[in-house]
Amino acid sequence: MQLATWNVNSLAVRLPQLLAWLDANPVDAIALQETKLVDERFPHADLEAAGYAAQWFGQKTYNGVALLTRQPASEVVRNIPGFDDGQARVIAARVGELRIVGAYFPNGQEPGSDKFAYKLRWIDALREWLRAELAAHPALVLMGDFNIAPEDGDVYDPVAWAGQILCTDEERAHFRGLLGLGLHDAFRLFEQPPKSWSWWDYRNLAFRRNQGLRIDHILVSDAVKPLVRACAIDKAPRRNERPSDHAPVVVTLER
DNA sequence: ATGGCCTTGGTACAAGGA
Repeated sequence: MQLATWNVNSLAVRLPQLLAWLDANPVDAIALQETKLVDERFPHADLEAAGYAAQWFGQKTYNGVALLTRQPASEVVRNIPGFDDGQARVIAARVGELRIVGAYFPNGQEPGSDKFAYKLRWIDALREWLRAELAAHPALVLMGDFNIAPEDGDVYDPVAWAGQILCTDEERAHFRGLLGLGLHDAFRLFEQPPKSWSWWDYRNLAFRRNQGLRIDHILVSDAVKPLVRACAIDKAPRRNERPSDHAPVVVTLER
C-alpha cells in the first residue's frame, strides 16, 4: 500500500500533471494541498475516471485540500473541529483501517507576524485534535505540506535560513510537539540521499541548483510505524514544464 | 547575462507563497 502527499500549487493548472503522475504511480491514496479551487470547480469527475474517489475542501484563490483514494473514504472531517478557521487546510477520512489526515499548514510569512501567531495557534489546535483522533483511531497517518523544515539537515543552507520562516525554533518545537503524540517522520525511518528536499523556490534556479527545503512530510503513528517499508521524495514532477514548486512524498506500507 | 518565480483575480498589479 502506498500513500502520497503533494502540494500541487493550483489543481486547475496541475491537473494534467497529477493525472499523469497517478498513472505512473497508482498510489492507494494521495493528499493534495493548495488546490486553490472553490468546491464547485473541483475536478472530481476527471479523478473518478482515473480510478480515485475524491474528498475535497476548498476556497477561492488560496489554500484548499483534497484526499483521493482508491477505495471509498468515510468519516470525512474538514478542518480542525472546534477551531474557528476561515481557511481550508485540513481534510481527514477513514480509508480501510487507516485514519488519513491531509493538512496544509499555514506558511507564517514572517516570524513575529500575525500570520506566524496564527500558524503556531493552528498547529496547537491540530495537535490537540490529533491527540483525540489517535485515541479513537490508533492507525493514523498525518501527511501534507507542514511548512516546517524540522532540522538543519532539511535545509540547503541552514546558516542563511537560521531563524527564518519555516526554520524557527518555535516552528520546530511545534513539529516536535506533533511527534510527541506518538508520530514518526516516515522519511527519517530510512537512510536517505543527502540533500533531500521536497520544495524548491521558483526563483534563482533553485531546483537546478538543488537549493531546497524538506517541508512536506508523512508522519505515521506508533501503530503504523511497524508497517512502513519505504519513504521517498519523487523529484521527477519538479522537472515538468510549469511544475509545482513542491515534489510528492510517497510512503510504502506493508499490506 | 552573476540575476533570474508563479498563481489568482481581473485586466494593472497587489497579495501570497516559502
